[in-house]
Parts: sequence; structure tokens; C-alpha cells
Amino acid sequence: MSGSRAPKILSVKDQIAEQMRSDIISGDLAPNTKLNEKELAERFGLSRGPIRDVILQLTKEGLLVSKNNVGASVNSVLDPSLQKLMISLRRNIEVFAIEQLKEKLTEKDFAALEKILFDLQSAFEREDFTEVTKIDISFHNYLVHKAGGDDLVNIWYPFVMRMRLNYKRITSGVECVNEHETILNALRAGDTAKAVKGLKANIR
Amino acid sequence: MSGSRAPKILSVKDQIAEQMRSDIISGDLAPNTKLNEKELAERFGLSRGPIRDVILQLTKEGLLVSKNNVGASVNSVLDPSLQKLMISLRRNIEVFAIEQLKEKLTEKDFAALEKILFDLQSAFEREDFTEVTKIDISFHNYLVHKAGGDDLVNIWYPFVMRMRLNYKRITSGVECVNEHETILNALRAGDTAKAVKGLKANIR
DNA sequence: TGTATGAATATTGTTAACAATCATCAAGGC
DNA sequence: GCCTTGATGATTGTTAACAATATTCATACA
Repeated sequence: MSGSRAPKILSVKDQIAEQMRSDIISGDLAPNTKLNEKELAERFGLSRGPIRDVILQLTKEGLLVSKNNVGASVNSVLDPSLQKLMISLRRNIEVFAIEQLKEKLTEKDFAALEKILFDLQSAFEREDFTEVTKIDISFHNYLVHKAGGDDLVNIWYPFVMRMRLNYKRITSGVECVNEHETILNALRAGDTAKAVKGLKANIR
Repeated sequence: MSGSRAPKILSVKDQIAEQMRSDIISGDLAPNTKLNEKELAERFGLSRGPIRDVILQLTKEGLLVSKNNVGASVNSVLDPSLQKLMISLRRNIEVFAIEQLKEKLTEKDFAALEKILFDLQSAFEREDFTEVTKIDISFHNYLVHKAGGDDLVNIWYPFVMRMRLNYKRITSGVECVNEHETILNALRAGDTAKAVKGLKANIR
């Protein structure tokens, strides 16, 4: 096997899902916007079948709301108490991940995380904020996946989506990169408590 | 509007999903069992389309695992640390629900919960344990839904499913009914702390 | 004998036509 | 004037055929 990172083949549906998530989180698709399957199918150049799959998936993630025989629309923001709960639950999951990962991260992992932060910085410099969001998530995703595999990621992902949908924290480029660097350095040093603290500062 | 409870119309897909959940949780479908879309379609008397939707849904709930171009199979049990995390997260959600519901439950709610417990008892007496599981879940579902609506239920449901898949706590009929009665009585008395305590005793 | 190759088969992914349901709106009755 | 009723059009739900991919198994070769 070559040393390069796997090119990560995404199925067509995953790519559509990714695009629609971006559109929703960026605000291109406002809350309560009704989605039309035929329109979407034409836009993405495929038939309604796969589109329906994607809609079902995003509904499960909490980004859309579906009603029988009526269709799907973009979900609206949660009320503050639910929002707080979501943040708390997401924190619990990621704290769990960090605790599990103590002593288990290899040099390869650190290199991968380092690379993610580099890409994050670079996306900030390009002012490509959609990409910033994706890379930010991928940092956390790396840890969660390493700790709990696909199972944990599946549980965790909806929280991330809901947080992004509900509340976009304004961060400067340096602040965001620094927050993640703090976490990474603490992990490297094996200082779980510090990593957890950094994580809690980052997830809010 | 009449006073009777809504008959709760379920779509065909919801009914199939319900059946398949039962089969998985009851153990009729063992972990790692490969699912065949055509077979399932024939068994339920419909085409592969809706079956695929159900598979996607159960995959998101964590009951199945899907691979591109290969298919879905029944998920295996989680390792104990993840299992503990799931229990903890589910507890957090339901504790949140109870705290939200303080002073907000009407007499109608209490009557509905009372009826659920009656049905629970009755299912135990019939020794219909599949039904027991469903009714048990519906008690918790009522509270979670009342506190956070569909959004919260969508987040909560996967935890319940995973717990059922991983670990079937052996309970006697009286014990189970009593545990829920304790919670209900505490709610009625407005004693949140006691309700939370009862809940934590029940979710484990 | 074990392994690699490739055709045959089975299974999933996609599509377009068809059926069922819902939303709209005009006509008629109170 | 307002509400109910029923036809119309738009949209979602379902189906069966087709395409693409993965698996299986027999065959040939080292």
C-alpha cells in the first residue's frame, strides 16, 4: 500500500448529501424551505430515487423534516434549551473519545491531525469558510472515529449537524486553529485533562 | 375533536421498519446476518424501493450496517465502553426531558402515561415480551416527545435501539411496572429529583 | 496442490413510468 | 359573505425493468 492517504471514494449519494448539507448550513437553503424532489433530481442530474435516499438521510441527521405524502423541508433552529442539550451531548461524546484515545494515538495519527490543522489554516487564508467548516468537523471526526468507529460517528454526527444549523460561532482564523492546536498538543503530551478542557472551550 | 387518542396512522414503511426492528431486537435476525433486498421485498409483499428506504433508516438508527454495492447486515454488539456511553447519553436526554416537563404535564398526559402502564402490565400478563418492549419504549417516548418534540425523539431513538440491541436486562413484570410507576408518581407529585432517580434506576 | 484468471451468477444501484395522495381553487349552497 | 364540496394539477410513493458492481466457481497455469 502506498503511503498516501486513501483518496476516499465517495458514492454519488454521499456527494449529493455533502452538497446539500453545505447548502443548508451555509444558509443558501433557508429554514422551512420546501424541497422538490424533481427539481433536485434535475439539478444534480440524476433521477428521484437517489435524491429520495439523500433526503431520508438528511432527515435522520436532523437537517430536514419530512412529512408523509407532503415532502421534506429544511428544519428550523432549535429552541435554546434543546440547543444547550445538544452541545452538552456532543461534548460528552468527544470527551469520551479523548479519554479512550489516551496512549492509543500513534505518530501516524498525530501526523494526520497535524495535516488537518494545516489545511484548516490554509482554508482560512483562502477565506473559504465552507471548507473551513468541513475541515473543522473532520478534525473532530478523526478523533471520534478513532475512538468508536463508524458506530460512534453515526451517533455523533447528528449533533454536529444540528449545532452547525442552529448556531454559527464567530471565530477568527487564528482562534480556531489555536483551539485545535491546543487540543492536539495536549493529546501529544498525554495530558487528557488539558485536552478535555481545550475541547470544551472549542465546542460551544 | 373527539376525546379519543389519535389512532396513529403508520405509513407502510414505518410498519415494515417496526417489524424489522422487532426481528432484530428479538434475535430472530442474529448479528452479522446479511439482508437480501429481494427476499425482504417478497416477504413483505412490496418492491425493493420501500425496503431500501427502511434499510437506510435502520442503518441510521444503528441496527444495521451498510456497505456500498454490497448490502446491509445486522450490526453486532458494541464493546462495553461504548455501551456505557450510550446508556449515559440516553440518561442525559431523559433527565433533560423530565426537568423540562416540570409543571408542564397536564392531567391528560398523566392519563396517557397511566394507560401505557396499564398496557404494559397487560402485555406482561400475556407474556408478549415483544409488546412489552414496545410499550416500555413508548412510555419513555411520550416524555421525550413531550419535552423536545420530533427533534429530540430523533436524537434519542438511536440510543434506545442500540441499548436494546446490545443488552436485554432481565426484569420481572412487577419490577418493570413498578419502576415506571415510581417515575410517574414522582412526576405527578412534581418531585423532579425523585423522578430522575427512578429514571436512572430504570435505564441501565 | 495452490493460486491466479475469467466467465457466469447474484445482488445492489439507477431509472422512468405509473399509482396514490395532497394542495389549490372555483363553483355552489347556507 | 363564508363555508363546504368537488374537480384539477402538482407532488410524493411505488413498481418493474435495466445498468453497474460484487461474488462465486470452474478452469488453467505454475
